[in-house]
Amino acid sequence: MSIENIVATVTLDQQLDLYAMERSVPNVEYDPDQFPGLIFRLESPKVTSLIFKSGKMVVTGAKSTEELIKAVKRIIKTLKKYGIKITGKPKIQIQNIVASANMHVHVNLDKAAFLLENNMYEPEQFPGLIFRMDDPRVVLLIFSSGKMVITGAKREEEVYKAVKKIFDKLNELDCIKPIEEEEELEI
Amino acid sequence: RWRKWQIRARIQSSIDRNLAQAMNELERIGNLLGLPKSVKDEAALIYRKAVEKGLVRGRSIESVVAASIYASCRRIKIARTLDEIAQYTKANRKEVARCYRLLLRELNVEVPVSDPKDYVTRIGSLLGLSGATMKLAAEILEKAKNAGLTAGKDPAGLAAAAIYIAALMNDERRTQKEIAQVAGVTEVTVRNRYKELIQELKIEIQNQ
DNA sequence: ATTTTACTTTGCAAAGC
DNA sequence: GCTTTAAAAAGTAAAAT
Repeated sequence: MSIENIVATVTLDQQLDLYAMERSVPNVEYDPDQFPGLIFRLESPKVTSLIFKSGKMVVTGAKSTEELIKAVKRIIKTLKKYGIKITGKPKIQIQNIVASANMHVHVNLDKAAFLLENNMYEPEQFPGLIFRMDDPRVVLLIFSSGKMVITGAKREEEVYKAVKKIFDKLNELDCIKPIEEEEELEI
Repeated sequence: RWRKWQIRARIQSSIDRNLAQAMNELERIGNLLGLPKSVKDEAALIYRKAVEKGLVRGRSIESVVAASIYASCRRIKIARTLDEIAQYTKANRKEVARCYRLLLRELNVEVPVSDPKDYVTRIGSLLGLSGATMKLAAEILEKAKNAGLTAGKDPAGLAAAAIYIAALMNDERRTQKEIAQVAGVTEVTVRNRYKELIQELKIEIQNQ
């Protein structure tokens, strides 16, 4: 199981002059007619930040909480380096965690679509079965390969719980079949 | 008391006006698609439920009508793609698809998972193929399903490939291009599904 | 005819139209 | 509702080679 993307909001309790930032900070995109936020891309950790004049920002692309915190520190350090005055410490809130996982089994999506509640399986529109779980409140995209995407979580713990729960549930409903040729891993 | 009656009457007349307009749209699109009365009636029932639950607010009547028609086709197993239905509306496929998903989530409309076999009849008759060939295509699809080859794949593409194979075997050969065209998928998709089917099901085709 | 690039689906925040 | 950002899954599509 691996976390693929974390979306977080950062609150700096101060107003920001985005026009001034566009002039002094290199490699930023700001087109208020297109979108009210200024786009700032950090190379390492590789994240993208949307900065608003209210002093709030959205940081996307981090693959772990540690990476997210490091990225926020570096973004603020970079802004300060180019003369943007920032006071106080940022409040970071994780809003969404996107993860992927592999159950290493084959899933019978037709059967799962019949037996699971709150699911949608429309292969003409998307190859995965969409399952909305109530607890933890997340959405899973389940593929016949046994791989899946988990989204909507606010804590890593919810991701682990959801993966365990869906595996047990699919197992109970007899929608899972082992993959006979567990190939690969050549040297 | 009067207030309550007035509010109810006002809401009812608003629903009636909406329904009247929707039924015209339904009739128009349904006829352009050449749908039987049963499908139009079913779609009308679904649309009525949607209006009564207030699902049409903020959405165009036309796109909800199109979504109702699609849901009805799926229930009655009349193979029609979202694109075919959306082409007669001002809304695009994406908007009709989102309305359709809304109907699935908010109404108690049971729609079975689409079966590639439902596309065989339509594609086969559009190409003027024999019943035997369509039957063979359906058998190929049944084997494919049992072999776990159909999960997540576009049923129209699977049906197109099965028909291509069945037609070859029965000496009624059609090109991948013409099959792809009536199935509403690309030649590449027909080719990919075809390769997978003959390989995994070990189908041998003698006719060149 | 293959490869690359791009779009489909899901979740979420930000400010403004 | 829309706009913008990010990322995965597997399928399909369109454009490039």
